[in-house]
Amino acid sequence: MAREIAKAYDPQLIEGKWAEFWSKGDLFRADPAAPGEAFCIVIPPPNVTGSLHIGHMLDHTEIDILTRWHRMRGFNTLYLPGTDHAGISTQRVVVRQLAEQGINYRDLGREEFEKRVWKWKEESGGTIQRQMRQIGESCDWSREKFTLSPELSRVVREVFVRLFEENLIYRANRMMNWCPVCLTVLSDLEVLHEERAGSLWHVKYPVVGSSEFIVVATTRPETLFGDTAVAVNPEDERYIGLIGKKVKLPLTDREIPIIADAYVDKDFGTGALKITPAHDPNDFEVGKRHNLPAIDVLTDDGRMNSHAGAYAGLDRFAARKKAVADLEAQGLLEKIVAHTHAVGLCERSKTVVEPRISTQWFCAMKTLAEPALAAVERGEIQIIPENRRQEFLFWMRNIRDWTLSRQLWWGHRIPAWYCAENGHVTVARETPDVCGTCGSKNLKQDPDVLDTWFSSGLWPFSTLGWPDKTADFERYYPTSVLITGYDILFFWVARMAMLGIHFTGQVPFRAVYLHSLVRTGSGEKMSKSKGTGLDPVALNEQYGTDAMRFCLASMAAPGTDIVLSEDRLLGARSFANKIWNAARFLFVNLEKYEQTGAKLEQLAAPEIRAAAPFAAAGEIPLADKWLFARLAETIAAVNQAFDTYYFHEAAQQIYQFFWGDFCDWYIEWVKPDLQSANAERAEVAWKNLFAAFDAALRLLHPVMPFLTEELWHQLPQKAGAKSIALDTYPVAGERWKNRAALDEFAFLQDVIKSLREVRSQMKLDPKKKVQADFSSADAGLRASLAANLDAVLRLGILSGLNVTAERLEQPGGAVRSTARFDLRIAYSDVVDVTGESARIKKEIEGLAKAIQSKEKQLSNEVFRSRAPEKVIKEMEGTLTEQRVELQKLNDRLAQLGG
RNA sequence: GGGCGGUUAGCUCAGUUGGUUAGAGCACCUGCCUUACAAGCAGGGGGUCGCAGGUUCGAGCCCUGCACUGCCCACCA
Repeated sequence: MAREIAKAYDPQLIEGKWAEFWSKGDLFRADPAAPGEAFCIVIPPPNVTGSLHIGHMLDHTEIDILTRWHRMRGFNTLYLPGTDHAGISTQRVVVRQLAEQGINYRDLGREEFEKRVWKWKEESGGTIQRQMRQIGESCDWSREKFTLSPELSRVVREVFVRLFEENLIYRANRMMNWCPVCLTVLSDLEVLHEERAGSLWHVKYPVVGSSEFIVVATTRPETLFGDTAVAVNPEDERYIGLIGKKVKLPLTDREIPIIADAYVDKDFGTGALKITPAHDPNDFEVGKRHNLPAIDVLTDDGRMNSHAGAYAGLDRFAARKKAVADLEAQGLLEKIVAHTHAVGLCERSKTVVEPRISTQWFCAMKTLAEPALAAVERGEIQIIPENRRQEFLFWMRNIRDWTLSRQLWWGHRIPAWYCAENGHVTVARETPDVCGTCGSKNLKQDPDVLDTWFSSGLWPFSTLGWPDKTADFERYYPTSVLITGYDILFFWVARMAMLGIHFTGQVPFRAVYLHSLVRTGSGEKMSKSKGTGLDPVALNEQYGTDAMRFCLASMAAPGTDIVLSEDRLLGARSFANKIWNAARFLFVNLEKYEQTGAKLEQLAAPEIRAAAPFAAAGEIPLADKWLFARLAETIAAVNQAFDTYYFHEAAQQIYQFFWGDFCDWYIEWVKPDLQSANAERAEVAWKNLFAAFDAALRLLHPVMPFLTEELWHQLPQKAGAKSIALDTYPVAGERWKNRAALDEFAFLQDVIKSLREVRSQMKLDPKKKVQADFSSADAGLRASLAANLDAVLRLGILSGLNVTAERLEQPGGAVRSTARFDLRIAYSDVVDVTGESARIKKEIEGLAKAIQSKEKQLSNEVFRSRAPEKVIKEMEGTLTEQRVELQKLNDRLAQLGG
């Protein structure tokens, strides 16, 4: 095997290489016949607006991390990537593109329009999938093609018809939210509310047959053309005499009645309310009670229609200005009061939505919600984190009926047909020949399509072949986990839960992990349409995908949102670079070692790595014992972290191990051994080093797939081994665990750090080796130091170390003491008595405080009786040590004359 | 108007059942281009954990109130 390890870490090069490899697609393609535990994951797809969105980068990073982790631990994982909800986005893009060419999409005709949308979907879908591979996404996308396929349409119709037959789907005339840009109704969930500063216009309506006026307050004066009454509270004494009279509607010739309705709040505005049943939900209700006509004054695209007389054709906001001006000119505008109120905005277009009356299809939700609610309450569906669970429960308990129909041209057509003669409705799985009621052959299908979330809500079982009993369905349903952002908890997660349980009798997934959203610095949700998004592809190119993934993972603490920062990305990139350079060290040094006739195969073959750690002269070197013990600790912590979706904790653990332990201590420690004249020692050092490095790569692989893949291929692997992703995850075996080695190594680190600290404080020339004395009553420590003298001398930059049990005489030099040992660097130039005294005083201060608080607690009988034994014992142990340290510090201070 | 979260070092954030002197990265200061790595190495300074009470032997963590901030939900003109 030709070893090639570039001089510098280059993410572009590595990522390009392996993205292509993974795109061949056989790494994670689930095979139901394969051994291993089934583990099924559902994720949302990238937004089909042309490129990858940062939010999806997070979705896919987390899911890809888990998938690789599962796969390496022997689970047979199946992704179900994608939902159907990209439909509206797709349509919106095409509508916009057409508009730029001056074409109204509705003029194209339905068929032509659908063709264009399909074309775009295929093009952008390809782009997205290519981008997903570039970011390390390794899943099988074949099921994503299911979106809007005839197979899915079949399932959608099946579900619709069944719900209709169960009387859960119905058609009704209601006040709806209408988006004048998207030209469709919206469900309540698709309307965002935003506080806006507006005005409350007080308009004088002349009372017919008198010179009086009744003043109404309104935020939307342009709707007065649709007024069919003025309402007052029946108990409002100001207006009691006016009830039943008529007013002349300004700007028109119409006269409308003054009615009494308890809905009117006497204390708001003027206490008189204009009633516009066609354009306000409350007015609609009032109108029904009083049999008032509803006059729609708007066109579909938000302009005034013929009911607005001279205003016809004006945009609604222009009409508002004109109405105000005209009223003012006629002396009918009493005053204008500043008023902030919530306006409803279309989630997609951000246009102010208009309440309008129309006939739509609805789904009754109570029946569907109850079992889903119960499943979450009983824990059959686990929602993480906990506060999202509460949100889910609250929403489900207060659920409202779901508006299913949309006046769009893209999506699954509603399987309902109307006969021309009587308007009978026929709902059917297949296109019917005759009306189910009157037998008419003159049928027309409902032009509307279903909310995309309707088909998305079927995803976990529709993709597995339902309603047929397929092998996939048997094996993978219910799925194991759904990972997505909490912003679609209600849109998607709740609907999947309800529909899944209703149609399969089982929960669609056992766990839902809701991750944070990536926000901008100012707290906004990152969004392409708002222009606040970061482009993950560009960031990947800039910092490297591995760095990006590591950064996202390390920031993905559950419960709080993520603000991506340049600092963190740079830190992650540095980490990638660090790993690369550690690998470079191994291979560059190996070349030297190979001159002795050694072969990589004999040092790092898989079966050799599996048998590590090795012993030299009958004993495993301390540093090696320590490293494998640390590795075992880290593996356990990382597994635990992934298991509970603590991605940030896993990232942190790996970072600490790789950089702090492996690079800073272990490699530095064993450097001389690697070229040792002692052949056995050198060989063992190499074997252990490669074994540890290999395990560390596998440990890291889920988070940084490209880098680890590249480096893994530099090591000897079994014949035919394709990818590190198909290797095993390291196991924290008993052989590696070693408490004693951890403690002993920590002691040596303590000594070395003390030496370095003293040197630094004394401002010694870094190359100047000095003599030091070590004193401890503990024979074990002295023995350990003697056994590891070479490393301590080298890393502490000493010319010699005198180890003794005697108490140190304290003439010159600098001293560092712990409870267990004293260290002195003999160096005549130490003169900074003031500085040294100050440092010691400060340390004494801190230590005294700590001792005091412990003494106080330990002398408290209540504490002794109530605190756990372990806490007391540990505290006593530390107290003893700290007292010794304090004594030593005081002695030292006295000696310095402080 | 309801609900949820945040407030910890100069900055960005960890801190998982309350338990010894609260951590990381970046930034900063000091010294080093020590042939894996200056995207680095060694050392260092820096926080009364938003404010005020309370519970507890013990609180960054639990309770109450307040302030600031963000998000979600909500048909009051």
